[in-house]
Amino acid sequence: MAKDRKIDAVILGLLSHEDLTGYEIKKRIDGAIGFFWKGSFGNIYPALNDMEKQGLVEKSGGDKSSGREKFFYHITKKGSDALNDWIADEHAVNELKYETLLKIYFGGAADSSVSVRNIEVFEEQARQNLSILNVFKENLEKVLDTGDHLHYYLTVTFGIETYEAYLRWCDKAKKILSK
Amino acid sequence: MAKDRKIDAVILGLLSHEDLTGYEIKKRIDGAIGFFWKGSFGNIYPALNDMEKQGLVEKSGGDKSSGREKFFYHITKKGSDALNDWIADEHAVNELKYETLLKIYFGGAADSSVSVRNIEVFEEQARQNLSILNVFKENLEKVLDTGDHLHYYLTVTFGIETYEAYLRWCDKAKKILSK
DNA sequence: ATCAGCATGTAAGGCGTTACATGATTCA
DNA sequence: TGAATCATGTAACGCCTTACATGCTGAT
Repeated sequence: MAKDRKIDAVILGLLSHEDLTGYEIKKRIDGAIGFFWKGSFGNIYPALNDMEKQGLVEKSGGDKSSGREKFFYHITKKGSDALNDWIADEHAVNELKYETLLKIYFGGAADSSVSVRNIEVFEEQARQNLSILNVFKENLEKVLDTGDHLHYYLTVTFGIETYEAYLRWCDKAKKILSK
Repeated sequence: MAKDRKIDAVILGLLSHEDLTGYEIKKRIDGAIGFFWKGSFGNIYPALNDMEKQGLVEKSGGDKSSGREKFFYHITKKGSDALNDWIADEHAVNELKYETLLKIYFGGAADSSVSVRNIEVFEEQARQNLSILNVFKENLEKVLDTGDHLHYYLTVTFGIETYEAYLRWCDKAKKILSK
């Protein structure tokens, strides 16, 4: 795996369950992982290429049976080992970059209605994300005992817990600013 | 301001209160802003240079009175306008990238004690950040009525609310994994 | 003497986003 | 016919991190 390119670990993690195409990997990332990690085609395809050269994944012969030719990737023993090493490594980079908080922090220069508006936009996003995560949660609760669903469930509950905290803060912050 | 370089806005925001050197700007960012934004010298100095060329800030003659020569930056009318435009722009990029959640998500492959350990490391960080923020909060509560302290206070309470949510989640998640 | 803190800046390298290029199939 | 979805990939550009280079002052 490239030193700082965490997309490698994401791909390996997804491939540890099933063979996937680059396109499908993108879809998976946009799903339940989406609220704490992002990926793009310009990111994923080069990573798959590099990792194939390193022997972490194997590329299938092209499947032309429908639509454009597609290639499935399969994780190797070496890839699986690299994935496990990464999971077991305690060091993790957790980064929060919230432009909204920056706008609030420097919002003293403007009218407080501007900050209230910024909070409202943030609140609306949190509300939407929360409702998506609640659907995930309900579906996962039905199958918690099988496969890795328990782990997926934990990340979903993390999201729910934090978005609910955001909404509580939005409420309070708006009240304080409106005084 | 450069299109996607948000450090420009941070610098402008800080300079809107007082003239600062690049070194001091770094210090300010590492302080109360640190938990939702980062900056580095390799980031800040080039930004100051660009912004001077654009007329958003002015560079003072070097002050050699103590230690190495230093340069204070002052925000211009144009810089102040750019800052206000940015604050009033509803569009904001809020990005969360948590490698810990990635490790939890893919943790099904490993023993659950590995996930528990990952959570413990995360928990310890949250606890530390929370205690720092609580100190900020106490200090800010004494001066809430003056200057922009109210806005600083709001970002601090955001941090406290979310780190408390993290800790609650850590507790629950560890219990679920230990079953 | 030496280490920490103050202070400015550059350079290399890595990573990611966005847009672009290409092309097939399905459905309205 | 045109739009949407499936599908792969490249290229340009921008931004950030890290390491490096330099040098003063004050405390131990």
